[in-house]
Amino acid sequence: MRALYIHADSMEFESKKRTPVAEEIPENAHKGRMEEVLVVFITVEKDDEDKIVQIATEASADISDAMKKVGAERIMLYPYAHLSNSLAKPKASIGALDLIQQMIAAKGVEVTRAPFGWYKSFDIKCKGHPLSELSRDFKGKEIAEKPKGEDKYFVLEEDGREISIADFKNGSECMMQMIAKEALGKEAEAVGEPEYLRLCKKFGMQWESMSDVGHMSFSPPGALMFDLIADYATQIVNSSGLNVYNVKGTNMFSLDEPPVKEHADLFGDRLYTVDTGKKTFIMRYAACHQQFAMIRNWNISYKQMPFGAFEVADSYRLEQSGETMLCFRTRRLNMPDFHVMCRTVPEAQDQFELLDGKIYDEVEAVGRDYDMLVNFSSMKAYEENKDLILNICRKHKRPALIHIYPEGINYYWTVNIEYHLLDQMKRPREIGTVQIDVGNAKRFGITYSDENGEKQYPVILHCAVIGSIERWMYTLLDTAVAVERSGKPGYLETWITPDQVRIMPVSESHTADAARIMSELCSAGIRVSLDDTDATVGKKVRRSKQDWCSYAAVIGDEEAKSGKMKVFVRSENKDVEMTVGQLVERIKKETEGKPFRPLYLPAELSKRCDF
RNA sequence: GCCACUGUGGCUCAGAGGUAGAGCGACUGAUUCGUAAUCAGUUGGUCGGGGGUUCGAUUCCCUCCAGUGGCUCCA
Repeated sequence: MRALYIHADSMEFESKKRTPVAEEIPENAHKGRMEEVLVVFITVEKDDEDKIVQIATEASADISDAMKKVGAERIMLYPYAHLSNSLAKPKASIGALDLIQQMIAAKGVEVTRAPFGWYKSFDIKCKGHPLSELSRDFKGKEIAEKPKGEDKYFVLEEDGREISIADFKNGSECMMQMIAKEALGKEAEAVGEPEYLRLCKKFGMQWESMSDVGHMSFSPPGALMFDLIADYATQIVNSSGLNVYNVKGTNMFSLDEPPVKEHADLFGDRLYTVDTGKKTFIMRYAACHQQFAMIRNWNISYKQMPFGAFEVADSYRLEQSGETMLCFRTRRLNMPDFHVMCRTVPEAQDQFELLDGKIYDEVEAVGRDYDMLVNFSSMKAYEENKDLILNICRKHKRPALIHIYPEGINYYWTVNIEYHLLDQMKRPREIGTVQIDVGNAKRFGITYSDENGEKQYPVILHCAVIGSIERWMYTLLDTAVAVERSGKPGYLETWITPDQVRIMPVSESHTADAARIMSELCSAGIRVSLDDTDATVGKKVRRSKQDWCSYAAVIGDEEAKSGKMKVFVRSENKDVEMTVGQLVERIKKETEGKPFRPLYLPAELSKRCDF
């Protein structure tokens, strides 16, 4: 519902002519006049229809509040269709207006309402002080659906025992924190400003202040790292052994499409919408819509299954403003979203286990570890998938925290695992996830032909092996913070470090040598930067360390003569003597199998803007 | 969205009811240098936005915005 408040010396109206939606009113209600009045122009919108009471409550409270604030003495509600292009049905609108009037009157405030659905003339004298004109947009808090039962939490041990939360002791720190937070609702201890934010700044990842809350922008080093992670995410999936269909989609889908609308209703109230005036679109919150919209038109045989579809999808979730967290919770995120079409539930369970393995492989490869929060949409789903989860627990030699949702709510998934790591603030953070979806194939009309030529709905796995690009960045930065805390200089793996090698000529006379070495490294597919500023060697070294270059070498007479360089190796925090060839070999070896992209900014530091 | 704290040049921060201060950066000049800051000069700020109190507000009050933490939430 939209509203425009005007604090007026006087307001006078007269209804002239009926519109098709005019309400019947007594003769004496056609004219009205008030003085020292807060006039409230109101448009009730389509979205308000199913939450009239909440909207009216919210609006009447705000209107009364505004009246007090500006010092008005009475209120006039004035139906006004022109504040929105998505109008509620007349009946609903009149209902809302009447309700607001009653609620305000109940507070002992003088309030009138102009007739609805009439062409009216009016004469208003606005006071013109700063608060005399205000606009409002009331959304109406959704009334939370009363769960029919309780959330159940317990720990499932590898041997199949179910341990109550109270009796579970000696779990990993991550597990205990997860239990405290998820199951017991304990408040986390306050921490100061997290250290990874310093690294975000260093590599040029920040909130974009000219956009909405929760949108990030990436300066060249950050943009490079971002793209490398996206490349990597693509690579993981495409080397999973499954047949993968890489696709690209759009990010908005029409609510006029029943599957989109249905899926959106299940997702809840965090939808970002775009209104073009003609249609309302939801911004996708994952790659599901696009991939399902595409796959429903595919002719699929059981012989081609299972197979996966993949996209690094820009996704949108309207998180509350206070919930956003740089690189972790954003309103725009980039999800390497993988869906696997399976013939049957058992096949889906097999694939589920394989993906679970991938998820653990990746986190272990960066030296970190997950604990599992396993959600089930019902007790039945738990019973059907308990063996699957037990296998997974045994494989990882750890228990899992089980969460069973209240019965009777329609979820499209039956089981999902959230993989949490414990970050440097001692908070469990969900990174990877995998889930079994038994609802969307039917909803979107995705089918395959089975052995008998009959159409069947596939079971769909949803999986984000490394979470989102942003969250994986978070994981890498958090890991670097852990290294710093151990007393060593923080570093990133070479493949993702923006400046893999920094060459620092001692003076201008060494420019030619530096250029030769640079081109040798460049042609080997290594990112090299050159500190060609006229700073002193000390200054250049300092800068290379601040930039977290994986390798940094000073080039002077000695190097030119001997052909050997003393290279500072950041990950070891010491100088190592080597030739250019040995440096190339070393870097090639440690970046083997990882994506590569060239520098996103000039190699010469003298040409780099300060950003 | 709620509660608390914070918001001063590009960056890090100091300051105080009387019209802003340092270091770094940038720019200019000198220096051509051997492993975490070469020297000198110059530039640069509506003290987050709006309103109020006051002779006077960046400083006090209100409000809005943004950031951080916690809560709620996170299909």
